[in-house]
Amino acid sequence: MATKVNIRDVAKAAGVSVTTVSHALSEAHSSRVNARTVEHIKAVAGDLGYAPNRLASGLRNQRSQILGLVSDEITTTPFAGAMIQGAQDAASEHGHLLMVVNSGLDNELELQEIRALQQHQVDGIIYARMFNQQVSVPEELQAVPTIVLDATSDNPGLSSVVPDEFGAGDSAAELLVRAGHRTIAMINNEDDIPAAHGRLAGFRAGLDRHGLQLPEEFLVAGHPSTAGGREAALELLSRQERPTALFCFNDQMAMGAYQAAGHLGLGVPADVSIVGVDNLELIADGLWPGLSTMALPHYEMGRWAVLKLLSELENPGAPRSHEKIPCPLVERESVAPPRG
Amino acid sequence: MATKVNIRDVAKAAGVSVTTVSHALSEAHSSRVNARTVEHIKAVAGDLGYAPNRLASGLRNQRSQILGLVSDEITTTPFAGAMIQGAQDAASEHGHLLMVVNSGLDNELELQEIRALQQHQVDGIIYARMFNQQVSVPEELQAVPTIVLDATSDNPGLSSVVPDEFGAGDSAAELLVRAGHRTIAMINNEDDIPAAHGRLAGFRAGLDRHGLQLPEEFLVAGHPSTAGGREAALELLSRQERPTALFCFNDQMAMGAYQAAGHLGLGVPADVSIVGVDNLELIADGLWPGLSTMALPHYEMGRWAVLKLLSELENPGAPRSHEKIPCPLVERESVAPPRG
DNA sequence: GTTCCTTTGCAAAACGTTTTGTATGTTGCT
DNA sequence: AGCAACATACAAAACGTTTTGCAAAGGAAC
Repeated sequence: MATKVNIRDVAKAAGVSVTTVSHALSEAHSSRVNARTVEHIKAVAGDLGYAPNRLASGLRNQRSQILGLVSDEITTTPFAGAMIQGAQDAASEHGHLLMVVNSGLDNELELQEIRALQQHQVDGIIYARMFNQQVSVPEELQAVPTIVLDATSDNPGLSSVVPDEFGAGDSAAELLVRAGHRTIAMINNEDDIPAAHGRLAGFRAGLDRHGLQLPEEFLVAGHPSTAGGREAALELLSRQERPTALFCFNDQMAMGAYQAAGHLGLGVPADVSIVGVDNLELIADGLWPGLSTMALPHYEMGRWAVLKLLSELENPGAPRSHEKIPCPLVERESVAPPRG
Repeated sequence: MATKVNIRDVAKAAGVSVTTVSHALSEAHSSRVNARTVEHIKAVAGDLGYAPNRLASGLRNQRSQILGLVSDEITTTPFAGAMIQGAQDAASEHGHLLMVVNSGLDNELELQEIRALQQHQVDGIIYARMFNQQVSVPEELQAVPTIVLDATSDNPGLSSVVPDEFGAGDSAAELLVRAGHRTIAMINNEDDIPAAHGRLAGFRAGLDRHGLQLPEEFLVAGHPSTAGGREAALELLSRQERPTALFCFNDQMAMGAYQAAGHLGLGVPADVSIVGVDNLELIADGLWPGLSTMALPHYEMGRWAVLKLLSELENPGAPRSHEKIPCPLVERESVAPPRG
C-alpha cells in the first residue's frame, strides 16, 4: 500500500496548484490551462503513478460510476456468467464498474442488498432474473434509475429486455419445415411462463406460414428437465404414428429426447430430428450428434441493459423501451430430412 | 431520487449536533452519548429513512467496504456462478460488497480493470481463475491485499485456495473398489494441469490402499470434452479385456463415456460403472442413469477466499495459507458392482 | 465553597476530489 | 495611454462522513 499519491502530490511535483492539475486532467476543462502545462502535468502524474480516488470524485460529483446488478440465484444457472459478462463489458467500456449482488429467493435479503447498493451510491441498478418472467420490482428501486433484465416489470415505467421467445419458436418451425418435416411435435414446459407461451405461439406461427399446424396430440408438456423431456419423448416416439421431428422447450429436454430416441432404437437425426432452445454449450455441444438449438442471447441482454441504463442516466427524460432480443439459430447435426 | 437525507438532516430533526448523531449511530462510540438520546436519534433516523453515504465514510475512513473479484472468462464456464455467489454471500455477511470484473484472456484489459478497481479504493482483491492452475499475479496487485482463488500463485506471499484434487481421485478409487471393481481405467485430461496430475495421483493412491494398481494401458488421456471422453471410452470399452469401471477426469468426459457405452450396447452401470468429477448438475443430473461424481467446491472456495481476505484485512500480519477444499462425493446411479 | 471528575455535547479538521469565482498578467485595439 | 478582452492560474467552498479535542454543566468529595 505504498502511500498513495494524491492530486496534491502531483500539484507539488509539477509546481502548480491543485486546481490546475484537476483542470489539466479533466478532458472537459483542459482548455482552461496552457497546452504545454497540460503535457507537463500529465507527465508528472504518470511518473508518480497518480490515480484519482473515485470515492472522492464520486462524493464531489454525486456520481459514483458504479452500477448495481441484483439477480436471483446465479448459482444454479449456467446463463449467469454470460449475462454478467455482457453487463460488465458494457459498463467497463463506459468507465463504470459493476457491483453484483444476489439474494437467492429471499425477499428480505434482497431488500438489504439493494439498500447496501444504494448506500454505495450506485448510479443505477439492473434488476435481473435468471429466466424470463414477470416481476414486480421492489419499491426501494424507485430511488434510482433501473432496468429490468430477462424479465418484464408490472411497472411500465421501467425499461426491460427479454429474449424474443416468439421468434425462437418461429425459427425452429422454419428450420424443421425447410428440412422437409410435416409431422412435428413440440415438447413444451408445463410451467405458466412467458417462454412457454412465446415459444409455442412462435412455433405455431412458423408452421402456419407453411400451411401446417400443430395438432393437439402433438403438443405435450413436462417438467423442463432432462427427465421431463425424456418422458415426453418416450411417449411421443412410441406412438403408432410418430412425429419425425421434435421441438423441445430447452436443451435439457432435448437431451432427454435423445435418451428416449436411443432407448427406442431410433437414430438422431436419421429417424427423428431434434431442436432445442438455449444453446447450453455443455449440452448442445456434448450431445452426439450435436444439437441444433436457438441460442438465448444472455450476453447481449446484459449489454443492452447496461447501455440503456447509461443512456437513461445521461438523459433522464429518454423514453423507456421494452426490447426483445433475437435468438439466433446455432446449427449442429440434429436436424436432417425425414426418412423416405 | 427524492432528495437524499443526510446526517445533517437527522441532526436538525433530532435537535442535536451532527457529531452526536454520528456517535449515536456508531456502535463503537455510542457510549459517548446518553442512552435515551441514542434511542431518540435512531428513531428519527429511521423515520427520515436515513442511510449513510458510504462514499463519504469510505473517504473519511480509508475503507471502502468493497472487495474486487477479478476473473478470467466467466462466460464459458458453468462454475462461475457458484464461485461468485460464495464470495458475494461471505462479503455481504460482513458488510462488504463485491465488484466483479472479468477480462477474458486479455492481459492488457485485465490490468485496466485492476486499476479501475483500485481507483475505487477496493479494500482487497480476489484473483480468480475458472479452473485450477498456476498463475503469476500481476504486479499491480501488490498494492492491495490479495487472495488467489482456484489457482496457486508463484508468489507464496499470497494465500490461495484450490480444490483437493488428490482427494477427489482418492475418493473415486475408494468408491469403485468398494463396489467390487478390480479392473478400472482412468480417462484423464491430456492437459498438463494440476487437476490432471492431482486426480491421477489420488486415484492411484486410493487403488494402492486396496492393493490394486492402474496399469499403463488402463490410463488414457484425451481432450477434456464430451468428444474426448467418448473417443477414449470407445477405445477402452472395445478391448478384449475391458475395464468394468471408468474414472473420468470430468463430467463432460463421463458424458462421452455414456455415449460410448450406449454405442457399444453396454449398460451403465450394469456393464460398466462410471464416475466423474465436477458435479455439473446439468450433466450429472441429466444423464440417464444419474452420474456419481465428485463435486468441485466452487461455492465454498469463493466463501473461503473472501473470509480469508477479510481476516487478512483485519490483521495484516496474519500468516498466509494455502487451502485445499475437499470434493465431496455426490452419489447417483452410475456405479454398481461388476457383473458376475 | 473550592476542587476534581464525569457526563454530555459541540466545533472543527480531515479524507481527495471538482468547480466557481477571482486575481494577475498579457495582448490588441482605439 | 487607456481600456477591453483574453489567457492563465489560484484560493476556497463543497460533497457527507468520522473523530479529536475541548467546553459546559452537574455531582461528589473534601
